[in-house]
Amino acid sequence: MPELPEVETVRRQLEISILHKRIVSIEIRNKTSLRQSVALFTKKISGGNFESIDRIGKLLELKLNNGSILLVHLKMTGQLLYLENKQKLNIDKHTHVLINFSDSSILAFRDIRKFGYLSVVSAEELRKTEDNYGIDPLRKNFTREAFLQAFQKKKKSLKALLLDQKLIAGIGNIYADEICHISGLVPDSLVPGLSEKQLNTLFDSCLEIINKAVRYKGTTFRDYVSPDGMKGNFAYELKVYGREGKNCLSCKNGIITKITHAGRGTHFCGVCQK
DNA sequence: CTTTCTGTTAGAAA
DNA sequence: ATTTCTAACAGAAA
Repeated sequence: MPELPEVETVRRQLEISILHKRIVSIEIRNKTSLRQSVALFTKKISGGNFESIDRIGKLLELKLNNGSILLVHLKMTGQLLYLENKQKLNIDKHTHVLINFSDSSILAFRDIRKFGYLSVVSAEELRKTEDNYGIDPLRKNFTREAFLQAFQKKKKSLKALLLDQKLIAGIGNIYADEICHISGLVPDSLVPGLSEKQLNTLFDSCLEIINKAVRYKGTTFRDYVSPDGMKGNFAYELKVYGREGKNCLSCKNGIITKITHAGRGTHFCGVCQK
C-alpha cells in the first residue's frame, strides 16, 4: 500500500516520537513478519535506542545506537503505529510486533496481509541493500541527468519503468498513474518512442506529484494510516487512480479508462494523454 | 456461495 | 540478460 509519500510521512512522525527512547522489551506475535529468528532479532535491538531514521524508496531504515539498523518494509498493508500506553486497546490480531519503550510508549507493526517485514542488518548489509535501489526523488542524486540516464536503452513501457525500483525508488501504482496523467502520456507508451521533451516533462511530473503527495501526508485509499492513526489527504487530489468511468478532471472531455498493464490496474484519460 | 481485486516485490518462468 | 508472471496473504467488493 504505502509508496514513497506515505513511507516518508511515517518516517517524519517516528522521528519526533520514538528517537532516543530505550527499548525495554519486544513482543513477537507473528514470527513470519521477521526476516530472522525471534532470538536473534530480539538480541540485536534489546536495550538499544533509535538514533535516526532514514528511508530509501519505500524502505524505512531505523538506525540504532549499537550500529545495527532496523529495516521495515510495509509492502501492501503494513503499518507502523506509535501507541501511548493507554492505546493498548488498539492491538488486534493483525498486530505482529511490539517494541516497548521505557516510557511505556510502543512502536507497533501491524500488517493485515503479512507481506511486510522487519529485519535487523549491519551497516554493510544496508549498503548492499541500497545498491538494489535506484534514485530516490527526495534525495540529492535525483537529478534530471540521472533520470534521463536511468531511462536510456530501456525497452519497457513508461509505467513499467516508473514502477521499477532499481531505476527510480519509491514510485508505486497510484503515483505512477498520476505522474503519467499530468505528463499527458499514456502509461503503456514505449519509452524508446518518447521525445527528449516528453522525458523532461516526466522528470518534472515525478517531482511535482511526489512533493505534493508528501505535503498532503500521502494517500489513503484503503488501509494506510500514519503512526498517529491519521489518513493521508492526497486521495482527494487523485486525478485518475480509482476514477475509472468518471470524467477527466483535467480536460473535462474524456472518461477515465482502466486497463491492466504491467500486471497492474492502470488508469488514464484517452483524450488528454497521448 | 464463488470469483476478482488490491497500494509490493522476490523469485520463477519465459 | 531482460522482461513478464506468479505467489505470498487477508479481506472487501462484485
